[in-house]
Amino acid sequence: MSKKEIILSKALELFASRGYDATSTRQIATEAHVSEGLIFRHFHNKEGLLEAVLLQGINKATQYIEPILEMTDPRQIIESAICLPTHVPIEEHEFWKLLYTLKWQRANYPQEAFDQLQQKLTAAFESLGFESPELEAQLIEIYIDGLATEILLRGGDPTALTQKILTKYFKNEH
Amino acid sequence: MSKKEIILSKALELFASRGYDATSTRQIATEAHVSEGLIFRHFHNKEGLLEAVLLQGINKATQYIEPILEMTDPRQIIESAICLPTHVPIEEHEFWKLLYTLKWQRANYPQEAFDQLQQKLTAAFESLGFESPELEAQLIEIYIDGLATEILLRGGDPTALTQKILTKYFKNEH
DNA sequence: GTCTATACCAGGATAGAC
DNA sequence: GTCTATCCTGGTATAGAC
Repeated sequence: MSKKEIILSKALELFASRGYDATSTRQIATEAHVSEGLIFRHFHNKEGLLEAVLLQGINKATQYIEPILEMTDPRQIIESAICLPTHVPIEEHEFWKLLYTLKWQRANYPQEAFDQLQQKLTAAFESLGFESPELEAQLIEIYIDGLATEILLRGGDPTALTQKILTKYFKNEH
Repeated sequence: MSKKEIILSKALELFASRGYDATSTRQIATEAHVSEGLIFRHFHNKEGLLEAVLLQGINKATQYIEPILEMTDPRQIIESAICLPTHVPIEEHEFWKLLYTLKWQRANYPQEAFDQLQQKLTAAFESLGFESPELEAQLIEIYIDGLATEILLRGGDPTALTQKILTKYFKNEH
């Protein structure tokens, strides 16, 4: 791992656990065993470091959503979307916590990937003949956020809740 | 309004719009037309000021939930809970934004009122004969959060979504 | 209760050597 | 690419007079 990568991973870790504002570049440098100046050489300023951290995470996140975008069976699309939160490995939890925090405190947080998922879901509900596909897709997004909150914030086991939600859509099959 | 109250209301306004960390006591003092020292006389430190701001807001929030806690008709309880977010007046939006932000970045954020609502909802679902009342109550909480997000973050009109959710529970009546 | 003045430190950021 | 040293600002907080 290059020093640049070490900085990036330590920054993610600290931003996620303490928050962006509460984390100083000093701290990051110390924990990464790197001089503070190096951070600014590589990322220009603190904001730039945050953006790099986000970009890195977003790429990982897109990999979850991409497979769904390629599916054709509407039921499989909906089910996969709902189950999305349960497939996030523990080592990525901190990153997602950071993302949800930023969602509430920064206007321009990245969410293109989710918009694509939203469209895919709308199409899926449409092809299943639902009355208001956009609203149904929006509801799925709400379920995803709710499950994510349960996992990331309360550290709870989401399987029971996930099952419950699934039965709302696939009553006779599960 | 006493100077203490002016400080409190300005602090709420600034914490909510810019965030807690990003707001300096300097700024609060200036905008409240008050010396900075006075803030620390009244609230000991910045953290104490935040707590006072929260306490004030929580009291207001409890007033929304209390009427529901006194209801007896289970259907009315569920419906009222779902409609909760639509009844928050615009001038309180900033406060709720602050609360949702803190939910993600502070461990001990106040939520007793919501826990009470949760219990009331569980009892309501139980009396209606639902299979897993706890999970159903948790789902309502997720809906509330989802609707709040729609209103506070995207500034969207939640009525269509609220109606959609209501039909999930009261299909034949609406 | 309130203000003025001030201490003091930590934050982000830069310069320059290697 | 990396480190050392340093700057400067602005942040929280206190002391003491009124």
